[in-house]
Amino acid sequence: MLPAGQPKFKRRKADRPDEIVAAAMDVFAEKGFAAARLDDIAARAGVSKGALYLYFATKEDIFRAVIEQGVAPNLGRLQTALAEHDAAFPDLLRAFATIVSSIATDSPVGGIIKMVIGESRNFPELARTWRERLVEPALGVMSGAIAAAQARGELRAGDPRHCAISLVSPMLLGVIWRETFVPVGAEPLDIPTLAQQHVELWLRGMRPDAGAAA
Amino acid sequence: MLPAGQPKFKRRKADRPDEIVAAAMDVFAEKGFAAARLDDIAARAGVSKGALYLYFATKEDIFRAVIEQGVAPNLGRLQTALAEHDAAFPDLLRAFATIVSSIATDSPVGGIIKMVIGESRNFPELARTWRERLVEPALGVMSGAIAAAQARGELRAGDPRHCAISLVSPMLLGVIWRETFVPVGAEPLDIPTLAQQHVELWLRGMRPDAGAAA
DNA sequence: GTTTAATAACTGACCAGTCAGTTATTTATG
DNA sequence: CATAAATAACTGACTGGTCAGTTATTAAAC
Repeated sequence: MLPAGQPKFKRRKADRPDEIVAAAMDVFAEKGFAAARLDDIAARAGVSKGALYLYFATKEDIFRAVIEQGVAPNLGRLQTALAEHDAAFPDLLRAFATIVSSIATDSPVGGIIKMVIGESRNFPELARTWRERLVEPALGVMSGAIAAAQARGELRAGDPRHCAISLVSPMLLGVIWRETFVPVGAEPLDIPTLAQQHVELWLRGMRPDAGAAA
Repeated sequence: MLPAGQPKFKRRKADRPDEIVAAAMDVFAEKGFAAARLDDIAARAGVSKGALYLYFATKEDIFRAVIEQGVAPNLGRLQTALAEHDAAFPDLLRAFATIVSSIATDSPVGGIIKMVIGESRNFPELARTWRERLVEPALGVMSGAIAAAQARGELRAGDPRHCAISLVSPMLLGVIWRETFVPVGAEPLDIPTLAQQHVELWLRGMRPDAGAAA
């Protein structure tokens, strides 16, 4: 009856928040916001439910923290990727596709995207945050680069924003596919291959006519 | 106090189910499954909560009916669209894009897609149904048509499934954009224009090399 | 007057959030 | 070094509200 050796908990104030957010990420990604129980999150974080409230005021706050934490690292990687700006446009794009597919493949963005989409009406601020901090910057950088390449005559005309969407949408769809249909028996998409094939298609489709003047 | 003329309700057994599903579609699309209250659905359908249970056994059944009803009409329209198969491939594709964007623009698929994505883990059968009855048939028809065109030498080589995804993903993303970011202040995407521009890009990107033999 | 669509008051399960108490850890004291 | 007093991280049983689903009752329809 008496706990022989091990103590029944450790005091680890510094590590708890991150551990809780990580556990919450898993549970939220699996169940969605409403169906996720705080008891589950606590259990997965190796902590009691009460302890959650030592670090977060409400369930919504935990959710916010999860979504927030999903923004920063990806934004960082994208910016880093696009900082190496000196490559020729096609090669830049190929590198970009590689990075996006690696993010898509081995980070939990998938689950987060799902939640941002699914809970956008219930948590408008989250959709706003995600758009302002991740989607718009990324789209902005990309359409900027596209517009510049168009100005240099490397790409043909066309609304740069639409072009950027044409470019990234298959990768995003691949992530959504993995989250939605693969758990239900669908063949996984080979996102890196898909991305590569699509980038080449896009580059050919955006190549200016041979005879056109710059 | 006494209801002078009008009766307090009408008995309309035949019409109720559709009205309930329509009301539920709105509420589910706005709130998601868990956050949607049956009282709200009932109120919007002009009926008491108890009446829902005359036609559906559980909340999940209502949800299933909503998602089911989202499948059929779209499947129908797509099949009809692709039945007119005699046009040349590029024109067929342009017509297809027009139809897809009109579906995207003025049908409630957006809300349904959101729910299928968001609740796929909690309702695996729904994701399965959607995939089996809508996504796979559509993808199948499209990649079949693409493969045929490739065999005829009208399109260059490349995994037909990936090609099909490259083709439709911007439209899908447009719908998701509208559902997720527009309610939060984002500029709406012009889906028809996006679709048109993308189809042309895709056709150019898939055009075989001029010198290549058939 | 019989049938049954429809209502509205009700029940019970579930779960976010609370808090009184417990235990690990730190700090003061001999 | 002990060891006792103080602190704060942590626990888990409890509660209050919400809401899916039930049921006793009413009233429309024929």
